[in-house]
Amino acid sequence: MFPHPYLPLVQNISRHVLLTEAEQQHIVRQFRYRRVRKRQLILQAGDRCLVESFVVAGALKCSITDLRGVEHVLYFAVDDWWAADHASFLGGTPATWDIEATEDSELLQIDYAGTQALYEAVPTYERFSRIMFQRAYTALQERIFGIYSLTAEQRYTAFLQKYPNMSQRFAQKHIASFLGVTPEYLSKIRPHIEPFS
Amino acid sequence: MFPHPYLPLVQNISRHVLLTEAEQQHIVRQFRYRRVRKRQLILQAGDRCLVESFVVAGALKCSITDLRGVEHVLYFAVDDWWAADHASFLGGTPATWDIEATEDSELLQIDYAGTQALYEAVPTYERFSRIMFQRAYTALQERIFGIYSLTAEQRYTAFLQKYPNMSQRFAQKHIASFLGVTPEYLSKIRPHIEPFS
DNA sequence: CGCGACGTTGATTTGCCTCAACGATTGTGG
DNA sequence: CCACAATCGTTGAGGCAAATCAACGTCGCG
Repeated sequence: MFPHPYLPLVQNISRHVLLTEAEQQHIVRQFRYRRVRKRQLILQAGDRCLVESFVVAGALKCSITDLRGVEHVLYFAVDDWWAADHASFLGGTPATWDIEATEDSELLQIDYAGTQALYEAVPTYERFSRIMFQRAYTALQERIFGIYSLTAEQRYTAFLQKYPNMSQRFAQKHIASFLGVTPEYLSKIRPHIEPFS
Repeated sequence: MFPHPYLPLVQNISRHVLLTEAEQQHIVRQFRYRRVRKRQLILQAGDRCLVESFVVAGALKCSITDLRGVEHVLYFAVDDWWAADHASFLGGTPATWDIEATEDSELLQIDYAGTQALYEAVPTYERFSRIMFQRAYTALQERIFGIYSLTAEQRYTAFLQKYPNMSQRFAQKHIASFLGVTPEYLSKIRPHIEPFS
């Protein structure tokens, strides 16, 4: 088996496709290990997004800042998730996202050439990639439906149920932003949902 | 080359990957041609979504109806687009979407076994699929950002710019739903944007 | 310790919704 | 081919969810 930090990566992929020993070796070789500190910017809007990051441990926050200077959190990536501004990563255009570590984190990163090499050499990895994007896509459709059909209070409740531990790991204002409400308003509806705690 | 209706499909795929003659044959063979009439339901919530549809000509509307009976349009699929409730198609679960033809349409449909067979036999088709889902995923991230950072008026303006001909092909109330506002409110902001026409 | 970011609370405003009424258009059965 | 019903888009009055602005206590951190 693989030593940390590669084991979680191989396990993550193996949950969706079956890999031979040789394929596992091939995949692992394309990833570079990197530690980052809390508050460190993995990606800054304007730069090119050069890597996809797999989160071995820790927590990242992906967000866009709009023209008025308001930050909008697109998603959180904790252990076992992936993060990248794919529009920039794939198109070579300047990134519009910031990606910031909100905890000290361990990442495994793959660059564009690495992904292309893997897609050629290990078709199973391309299958894995397809499956991941299909799932991510359907999850976003779900999320848009939630935005359109639920109140802020209902979205917050659903968020707590779906990600029970996230509310402890991320700042309230970032959760508010993810849900599409202001921090002030989230603060006001929170007592209705968790009378204690 | 291929006769109608297969030519548009092959051209659509060829915009993203390079196919040999044999691969094209293989792909085309998995699709079944189907005509549908205006108002016909391609997919009804509760049924299983058994096919992915490529729109050769015509127009489809994909939507979910929430618990209060309000319809939310997820997207429109016109010529050269794809449509399916992928959560149901992939997971075998009951569909939550309706897909309805809003014009007489011509479709090419592929079932689940067909996609799996193609992924095995034509890796290039799986690559195409990966690329499509990557693009669809990034487009949805864009859309969520728009919902969070723009007013209804700005979203409508952006919609008109991005899809100039859609406003003629779909009912106002469905465009309103897609944008996440009520038909009444869209009607009120419309004059601000198109003083004439 | 003192600064700055965070969460909270209150007063006020506003973008958008709800409900209702009305022509105009579409579609349908006789 | 016409009359009737149904649906659509529009307009107005009123209401509500959530934003904005501002003030204040608390906490983490240099």
